[in-house]
Amino acid sequence: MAPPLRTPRRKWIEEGLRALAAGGPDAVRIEPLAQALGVTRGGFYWHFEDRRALLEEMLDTWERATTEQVIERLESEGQDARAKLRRLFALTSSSVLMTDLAVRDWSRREQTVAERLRRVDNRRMEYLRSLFGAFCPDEDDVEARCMLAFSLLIGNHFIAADHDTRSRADVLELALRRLAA
Amino acid sequence: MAPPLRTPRRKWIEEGLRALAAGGPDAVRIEPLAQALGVTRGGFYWHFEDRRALLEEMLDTWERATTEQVIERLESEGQDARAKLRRLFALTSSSVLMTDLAVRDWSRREQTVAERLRRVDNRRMEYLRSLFGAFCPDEDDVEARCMLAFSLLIGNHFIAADHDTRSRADVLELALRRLAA
DNA sequence: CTTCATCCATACAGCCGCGTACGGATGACG
DNA sequence: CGTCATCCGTACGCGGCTGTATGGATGAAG
Repeated sequence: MAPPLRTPRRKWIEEGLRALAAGGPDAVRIEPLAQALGVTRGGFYWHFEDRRALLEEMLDTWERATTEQVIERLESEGQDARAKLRRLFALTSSSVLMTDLAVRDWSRREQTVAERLRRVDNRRMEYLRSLFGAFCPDEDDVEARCMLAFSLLIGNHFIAADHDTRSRADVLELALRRLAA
Repeated sequence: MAPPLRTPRRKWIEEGLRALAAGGPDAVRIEPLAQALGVTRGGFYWHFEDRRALLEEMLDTWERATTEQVIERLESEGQDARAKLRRLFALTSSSVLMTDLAVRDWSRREQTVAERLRRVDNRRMEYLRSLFGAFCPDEDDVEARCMLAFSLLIGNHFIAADHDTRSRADVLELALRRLAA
C-alpha cells in the first residue's frame, strides 16, 4: 500500500531512454543505469523481469510519446496545414530526435523493434499526408512531398555537412519552402 | 618477406565493417570476428595494437571507399547531371547504406567519428552541389535541393513507413522527379 | 636445409555486466 | 507499536570479452 518511494519504474525507463539516446541500445546497461540513479541494481529486478523487459517498456513509452502526443499538440494549436508543418520541424527537438535515431538504428537488427518502428512511421506518414493533402490536390505529389519531408526531418539532425555561408536553419527553411510551395 | 598467408589486415577490417553494418560499433568484438574468420584472436594482436586501432582503420577504409570511389565511378560513366543523380540513388545499395547509417549513429557519441563524418558529408554535399548546379541557376535552390536529396538518400533506407498502393521505389522516383525538375 | 617473417593456438589474469538470493531499511496504515 | 508492501544493499556465480605472453606452424627466400 506504500506509495512509490524512491525509484519507481518510471525512473528506470526515463534513465533507460536517456542512455538509449546517448549510446544506443547496447548502452542500456542495468549497472550504469543504477549508478546514474544513485542506487544499486537491487531494486531493478523487483520492477522488471530482466534487461529485456526494461527495453520493451522503454519502447512502449517511446511509441506512445512520439506519435499521438506530438500530433495532439500540433492539432490543438489550430493553425493551417503549412503552419503546422513548420511547427512540426520546430517542435522536433534534438533530444527527441536522438532517441528516435537510436531506435531507428536499433530496428535494423531487431525484428520486434522494426515492427514497432513501422507502426510509428506509418502513423507519422499518415499525419503528414493529411497536412500536405490539405493544400495539394495530386496524390502522387502528396506522397512525394511526404517522403521528402520525412527524410528532411531525419536528415536535418543526421547530416553533418556544412553549407558555406548559409546556416543549417537557412537551408532547412529553403527546403521547407520548396516542399510547401 | 613471406606473402600474406591466411588472414591479413584486410580480412579483419572487412569483417569488422560487416559487423559494424550489422550491429553497430558495439558489435565489433574481436572474439566473434575471429570466430567468423575461422581463427582465434591470436593473429589479431599481431596486426593491430588493440580494438580501438581496428575501429580507426575501419573508418579509414570506409572514408576512402564511400566518397571518392563512388564519385569516380559516377563520373567515369559520363552522362548528364540528372542521369548521374539517378545513378547515385541506384548505386547506393542497402549494404553500403547500412555501414553508413551505423557510422552516422556512432558519430553521435564519438567526437573523432563525428569529425570524420563531417568530412565525408561535406565531400558528398559538394558533389551534389555540382550535380544540381549543372541545371539549376539559383544558388539557394541548389542548396535546398542538395539538402533534400541527401536527406532522401538516407531516409529512403531508414524510414519504415508504407505507401498504400505505391511501392517505395515508386515514391522514390516521384520524389526524385520533383527534385530534378 | 636453414633462416626468417608471418600468422595462429593456447593459456592466463582481469574486468564488467547479468541474474539470483537474501537480508534489511523505510514509511504508510491500522 | 506492529504489520505489510515497497524498495535497496550486498554477495555470489556465471559468461563473455580484453589484452598479454609464449610457443609453435607455415611457407618463401637464400
